[in-house]
Amino acid sequence: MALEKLGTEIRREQIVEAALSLIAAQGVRRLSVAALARRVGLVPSALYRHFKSKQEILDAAVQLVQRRGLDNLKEVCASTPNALERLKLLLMRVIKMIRELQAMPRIVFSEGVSADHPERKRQAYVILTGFLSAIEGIMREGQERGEVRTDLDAKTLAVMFWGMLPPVVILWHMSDGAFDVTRQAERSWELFSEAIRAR
Amino acid sequence: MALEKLGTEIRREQIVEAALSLIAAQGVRRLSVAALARRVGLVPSALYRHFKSKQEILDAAVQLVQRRGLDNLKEVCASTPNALERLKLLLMRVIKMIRELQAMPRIVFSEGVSADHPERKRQAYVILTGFLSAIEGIMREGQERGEVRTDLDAKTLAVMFWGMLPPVVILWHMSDGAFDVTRQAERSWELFSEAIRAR
Amino acid sequence: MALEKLGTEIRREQIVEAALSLIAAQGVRRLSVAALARRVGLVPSALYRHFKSKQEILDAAVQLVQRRGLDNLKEVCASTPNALERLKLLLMRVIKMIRELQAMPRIVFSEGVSADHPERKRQAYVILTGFLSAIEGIMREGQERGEVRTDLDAKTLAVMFWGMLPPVVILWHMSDGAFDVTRQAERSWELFSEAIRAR
Amino acid sequence: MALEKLGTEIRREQIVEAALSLIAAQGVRRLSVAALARRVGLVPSALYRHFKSKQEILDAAVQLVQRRGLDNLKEVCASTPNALERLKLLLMRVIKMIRELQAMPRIVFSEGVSADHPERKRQAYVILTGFLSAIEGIMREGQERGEVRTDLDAKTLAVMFWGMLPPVVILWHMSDGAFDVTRQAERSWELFSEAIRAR
DNA sequence: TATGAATGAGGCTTCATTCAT
DNA sequence: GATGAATGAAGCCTCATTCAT
Repeated sequence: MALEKLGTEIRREQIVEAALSLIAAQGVRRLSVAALARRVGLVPSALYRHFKSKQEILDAAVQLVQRRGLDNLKEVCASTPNALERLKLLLMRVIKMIRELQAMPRIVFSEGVSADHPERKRQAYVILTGFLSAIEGIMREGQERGEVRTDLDAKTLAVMFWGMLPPVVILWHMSDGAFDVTRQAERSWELFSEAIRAR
Repeated sequence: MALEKLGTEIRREQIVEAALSLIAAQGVRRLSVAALARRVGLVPSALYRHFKSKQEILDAAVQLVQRRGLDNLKEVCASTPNALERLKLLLMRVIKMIRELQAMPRIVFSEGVSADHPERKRQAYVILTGFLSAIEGIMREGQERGEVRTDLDAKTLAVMFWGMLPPVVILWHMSDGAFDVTRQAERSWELFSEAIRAR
Repeated sequence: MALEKLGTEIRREQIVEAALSLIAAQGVRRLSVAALARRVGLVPSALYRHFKSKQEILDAAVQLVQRRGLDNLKEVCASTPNALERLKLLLMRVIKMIRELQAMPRIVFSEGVSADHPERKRQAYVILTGFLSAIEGIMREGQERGEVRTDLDAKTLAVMFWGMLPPVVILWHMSDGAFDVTRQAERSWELFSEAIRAR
Repeated sequence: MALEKLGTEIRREQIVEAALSLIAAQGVRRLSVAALARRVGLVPSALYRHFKSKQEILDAAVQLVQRRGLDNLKEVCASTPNALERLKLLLMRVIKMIRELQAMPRIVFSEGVSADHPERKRQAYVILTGFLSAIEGIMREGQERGEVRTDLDAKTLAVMFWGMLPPVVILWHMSDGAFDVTRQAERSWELFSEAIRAR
């Protein structure tokens, strides 16, 4: 019994991983139940033993990305107390996670996740605001430590920091590697960090 | 039922407008020929009198957005010679055009447009780089006039300016208006303009 | 594109000719009203001024072939009184008319002509039996003149003579010229004429 | 509605049989996926579990007819060594198989099968020449045994024998049974066999 | 747990035909 | 007599999902 249940747990992970991988590679539209099943070595109908619907798989995928993102954040916070260093580290990690993160906008902008059920859209928004809150926390600490300007409120700064991520992801997506994303991110960071650093 | 018969030029415009509107509202995937036809008050097959295929409609939509974007840019450039003023104006116009612009990322991230034919992906990239070139021009002029810092190259500055747009669009999309996009854009602009202004 | 308005009689002929030509070249299925209209330099809807429907055009085409066939027959009969010579001449003419005749089986075997309306099928059958009757007449005369065996009835002989045509047409159609149809027809004729010649 | 679930092998056969039957009855053009599905008691999309496309079904149908034809030939050859007896048997079997054989010319003349892809036309030609070769073999054996005239080459004789089939099929098709096909075939055979028999 | 057949909704497209101009 | 827009029926196919085994 316990073994069976574990089996399901493992399958769920397998499936969600496969989903993220397929989405990153080919987009949500190409993520057919059939393709997904093929990827995990099952038959389409078998997926329905582990998930109620395709939508549920997408939800799980979104949550996985969220979890990874938060883990990432915690690790970064643990590695240094300095706000600017934390933020830079975070930004650079995005470059590495970009494949996975790419699934994120694709899901968000993809219909079938967001369009029909306002519920799902709200959920994505919740995730975003959660992320923003975390950044806001870092900003606030940075302000308290005197590392960050205090004439701009932490919330706004958080949004502006986050705002560096979408362009990076989009450029990476569109350019197929032709654009030097790392370099661009570093330049952006220079400008941004210089602008928010306390004087 | 019986609707007026309109010239094909008018119909084409109507259809493309409707397509953009539907994409902005529900995404590319939901843009079915049926929905599109319903929107313009025709029967699905009637669209094929004016376009050879659905893909051709999407192409036309992309081109329309591109054209609008460039027109916008020209108008802005015509209204003032000052680089920072031009850029601010441009940014603020985006807020107004947001409905239409929203169709843009959806098209870009949609696999129906880009995934199958790498050709289309490349096309979108060409459009983006065209836009970036224009901004770069503004930046360079600004540097020559002494309005913009010269220790950062115009190209990088252009990308950074463009980088303010995606977050704005995404926030607007995700928050359903809960987020005060205008205010956020203004704050972003303050920070950005301050950072790039020549001292 | 300044289109002359032509009398309906001329137009009807034009259209039917075009139909036969298109059918011979590409088959009935490809004979769309649009293609037909293009061929005669009109717009599809214009055809409906001259014919009530596509079906009517096909009917007219069938009748035209019939008429041509009968004309052919008359000419052949006029050229010589000898039965065997008449038949040989007729057979050889088929080789020349093959393009046009090819439209015949295509129409007969094509659905939309025969399948739905038993009426049309019957009509084709009437044409065939008309042709057979004519041949039967030739045979009978030949028998009376002592040129043809009399131990086989004229009707059967007629059918057998006609039976040489379909293979010729089919081979021509299928082989795209690889098969030496003329040679084959001559051999067939030798065997057949020898077999029916009075001794 | 809920019909039994059958193994895919059985279904494939069922479907192909149904296809042949529908083609014989109404022609290729009328062979819609919907009609086919209805005939086998399934929903249209269900067919796509067993065949990749409609074209694949047609291909299978062609192959089935071919296989049946060859089986027929083998059986006939096994039943007697005498060339003329073999040929007569073969001819008479055609009368029985006529329903199925009727699908054959319809497929051959149908543009849906042959016109678009010259490949298919060629394939049909290959089948025909294969059949002709087999007949040629019988003729040659007959000549060696002294049963068949040797002043006509086997190849030509084969084509002439095959040439008796199309008229039979056509007459049966057109006359809806009004024509006594069996009798006609017998007469044709008498004449033909008499003409080729060695003296 | 996994399979494989079957379903039903929906998607794009073609085409003969009608109708106002 | 001719045009061009619009229609409606029909056609092929995809896909998420269900269900019996």
